[in-house]
Amino acid sequence: MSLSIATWNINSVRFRLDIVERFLREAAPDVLCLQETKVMDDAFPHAMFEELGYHYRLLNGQRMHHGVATISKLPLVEARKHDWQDNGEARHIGARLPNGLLVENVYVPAGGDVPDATVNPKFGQKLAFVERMTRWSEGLRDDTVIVGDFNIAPLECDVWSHKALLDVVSHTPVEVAALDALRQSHDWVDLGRNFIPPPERLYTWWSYRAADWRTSDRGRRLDHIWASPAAARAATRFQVLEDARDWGKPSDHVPQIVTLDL
DNA sequence: ATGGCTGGTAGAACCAGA
Repeated sequence: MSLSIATWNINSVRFRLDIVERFLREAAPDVLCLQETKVMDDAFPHAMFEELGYHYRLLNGQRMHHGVATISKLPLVEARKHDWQDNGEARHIGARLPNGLLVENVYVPAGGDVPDATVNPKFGQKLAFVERMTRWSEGLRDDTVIVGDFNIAPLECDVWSHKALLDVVSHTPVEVAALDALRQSHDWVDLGRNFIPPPERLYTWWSYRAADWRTSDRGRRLDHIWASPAAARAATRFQVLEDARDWGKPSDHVPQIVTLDL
């Protein structure tokens, strides 16, 4: 059985509902994990998903910011929400598919501007969030795919300039070390880098501020698809849809899709 | 030349993203 799972930081699912529909019609993943939905659960735009056959939807939204949603053609059971900052922010939803696979959808905090927790508490909160995820991940016994906007670009070839970004939140050594500890905690396999190994450039986000994102290409790989070792061995295809950065009024992130033969 | 932009919300000389 072939199963495809996509992840996309959409930066408001209501504002960009037309390009979400385009993506679902063209790529037709079985499961779509969205981050930054920016909508309360009672205002979620269900109709389009329902029309396209995505009858199973798990929401963890909040007012104004953040918010995640997992949307599926297949039933989703055992929904759970973790709040790794313990501050009420909506940054995770997980569920199990009928074949037993867990799908965890995560939106790691951005971490503010200054990479110093003593002057920027958001940076410390980001590191604490990843550390608490690591404790959770150490105890996972299930076969799992974990996807989302991790807001950390770990490798030199995950950013347009390693040297220029060493002091920029998302690529600092302390964040990269925290993400590596998380990866090791469950022997997670970084599927993006399994399919597109270093030193090849691989980005999933380009700033809105560039005059021409494609020409300047100052991207970062902030979004990730990781899998437990057994699930990773079932992965047959991995795609980053860079072209979606130009769709309509685009998100600053682009979708990724993995296909598993289970 | 990492902010030059963006959406949500209020009605901002804002907040947050990254």
